[in-house]
Amino acid sequence: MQIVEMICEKILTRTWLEGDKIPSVRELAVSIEVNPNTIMRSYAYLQEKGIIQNKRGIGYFVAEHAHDDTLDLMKFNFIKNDLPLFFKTISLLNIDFEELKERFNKFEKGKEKDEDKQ
Amino acid sequence: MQIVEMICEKILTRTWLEGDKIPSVRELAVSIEVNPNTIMRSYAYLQEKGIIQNKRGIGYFVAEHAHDDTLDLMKFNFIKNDLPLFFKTISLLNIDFEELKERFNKFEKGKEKDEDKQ
DNA sequence: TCTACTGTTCTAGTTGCCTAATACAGTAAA
DNA sequence: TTTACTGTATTAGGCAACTAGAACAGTAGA
Repeated sequence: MQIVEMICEKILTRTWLEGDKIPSVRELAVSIEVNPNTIMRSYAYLQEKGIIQNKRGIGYFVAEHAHDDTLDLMKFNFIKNDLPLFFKTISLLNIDFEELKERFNKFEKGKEKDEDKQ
Repeated sequence: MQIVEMICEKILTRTWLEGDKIPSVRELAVSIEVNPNTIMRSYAYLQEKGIIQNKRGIGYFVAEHAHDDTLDLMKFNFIKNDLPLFFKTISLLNIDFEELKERFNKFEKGKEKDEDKQ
């Protein structure tokens, strides 16, 4: 699932565009130092979700509408699973929504600096 | 770690007060259907963090200042680990902070209803 | 056709974490 | 002292997910 999220991120940030060939099972396996079988399972999952497509003997490719589909899928899971847990936690820790907003602004500022460096 | 969080939650919500005896290793093991050894590891971790104390042959007890210490510990971990990931995700999914606030308000309203039922 | 890529499948072995079962030890009350 | 709780420790085993290594199959280009 960590691998799946890594791939989704590439698609959402438009690092990988629709129609692009993505790394081969073996290639990605080497670069992130896991077993090809593990990559296969991740790719199979994403193919099932219609986010990537496979041409046997050639490789895997980012599907049409992958960006929007990924966004829908991730947003759905986020709202269903992560958000309730998150709200429960900030409620439990008595964290103010204003404090949250401040920290988020700081976070976004940090990102701008990263972009400036590149 | 799920067990640890469950216990922290009991302390934060003042379900278990400082000085209270908490369920014995075996008792809790039976009630949540895990092995006593698993509970032991959780209790050992919390003892190491100074949140619970142990009296051999008698049981485990909620330590003095456990509420504040738990709050500090959880808040520290939350800000260090969960929050950056959370911000990254809402940024990636392009979720507006206003939308977040609305969903949080809805969440809080849902809690009020739960409290009314009790 | 041959070569070098791709995906796909299979078996065997490793690892981490949990379970199961048992034993030993400290404490308190009958 | 006995009983019935506590915590603590050890050993063996199960299970899920991964690794390791190999084999087979489709595709494209030299």
